[in-house]
Amino acid sequence: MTEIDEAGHPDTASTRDRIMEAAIDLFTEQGFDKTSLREVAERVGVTKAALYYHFRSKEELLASLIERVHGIGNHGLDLLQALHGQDGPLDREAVLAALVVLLDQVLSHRRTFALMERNRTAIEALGDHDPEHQKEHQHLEEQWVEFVGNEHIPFPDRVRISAALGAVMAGAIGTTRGMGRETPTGLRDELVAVVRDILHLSEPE
Amino acid sequence: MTEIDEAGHPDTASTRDRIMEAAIDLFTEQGFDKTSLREVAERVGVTKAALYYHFRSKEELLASLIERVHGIGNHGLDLLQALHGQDGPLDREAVLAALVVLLDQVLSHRRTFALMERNRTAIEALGDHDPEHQKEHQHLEEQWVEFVGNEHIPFPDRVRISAALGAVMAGAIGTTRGMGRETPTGLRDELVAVVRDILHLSEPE
DNA sequence: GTCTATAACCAGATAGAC
DNA sequence: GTCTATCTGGTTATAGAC
Repeated sequence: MTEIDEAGHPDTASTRDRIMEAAIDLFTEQGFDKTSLREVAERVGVTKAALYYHFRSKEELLASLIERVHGIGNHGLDLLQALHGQDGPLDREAVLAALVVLLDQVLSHRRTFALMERNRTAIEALGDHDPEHQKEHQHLEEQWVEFVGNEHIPFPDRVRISAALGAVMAGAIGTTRGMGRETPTGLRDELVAVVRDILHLSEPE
Repeated sequence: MTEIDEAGHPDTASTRDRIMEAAIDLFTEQGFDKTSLREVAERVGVTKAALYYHFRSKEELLASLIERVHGIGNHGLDLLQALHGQDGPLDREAVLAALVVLLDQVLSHRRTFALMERNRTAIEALGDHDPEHQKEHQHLEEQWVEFVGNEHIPFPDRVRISAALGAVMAGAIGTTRGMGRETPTGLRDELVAVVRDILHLSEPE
């Protein structure tokens, strides 16, 4: 049972992991820009210089934190993109499936998604010196904007899919703040039901 | 017809308004922390020092931007708080009403809410030297956390209200990016219907 | 009201000893 | 791997002329 989002016991964890652990907390609470590397180092119990042995820059530290989800976490939106190719009425079941994939990602990487939600501008700015991130993020963003503005898709559908996306994120992250690492029982099912309601899909028998 | 969210024609607007106009765009696009006052001044066509004639600090500039919604924009959540006082099953109609109030606020102050959404940590940090903001924000935050974790309220209700809140925000802000100032026809009604669906409230006859 | 000039500071980042 | 010491640069903010 490998922990993906965090290291094991703080005592036995490597310095690199402990740095990432301190960073994700501070970045999420105070924001990336308002957190200095000195603060991170202090919490870990090392000096700033030590951080630079493990990470080339502050931005690389941030990148390492979201990397754990990157590529995987986008699969949900990738699917949406596929749907968007077909002009006309949406395949609601496919949209539901895509959102459930995303939901599961969010639930199993809650801390990372919370970090992302509260540091969007910082994460977008990562691309400035990291061309890979640049491409991937920009591409996704363009697809989404294009979808939202696509006149060929009925407006209510676009609104409802945006709303469903927001519902999933807020429902998964908002209701688990300050809770432990385990997903509350029933949360996933309830949110799937919510998405069903939004998309006007009735329960499977 | 007084514009609340923005000044009139850029040519006739006062310098103060033009500064706020430039700031809200830059802060939203790049983030508050990644935007220097030099950039803002440059876009307006004045020098940094001029900004300090109109605003005491960078933080005060940010505060002035969200002030236009402050107090008003929270009424939706204030109502939620009222509901939370009563332990037990929710008054769904009241929740709907509260969310509609919030929705209307978001729709008529879209740019401001977009700014807030993308600069939450910066806005929270405003309280560090502004005790009024501190109190108001912290109070609201506590109420919300308390509500979300309130064991006396059925878990599904809490999940659905969080989801509805996210749906409103994402639906109102996400679907209007890059659009003009006017709210797209039908957006409000559709989102109200979405909230109804989430809360399992049928249409009024 | 807006400018030029400058103060004061603190961040991110590097060099090199251990 | 981690430290001490330092560099470099940009940022907020102020003083005072116009």
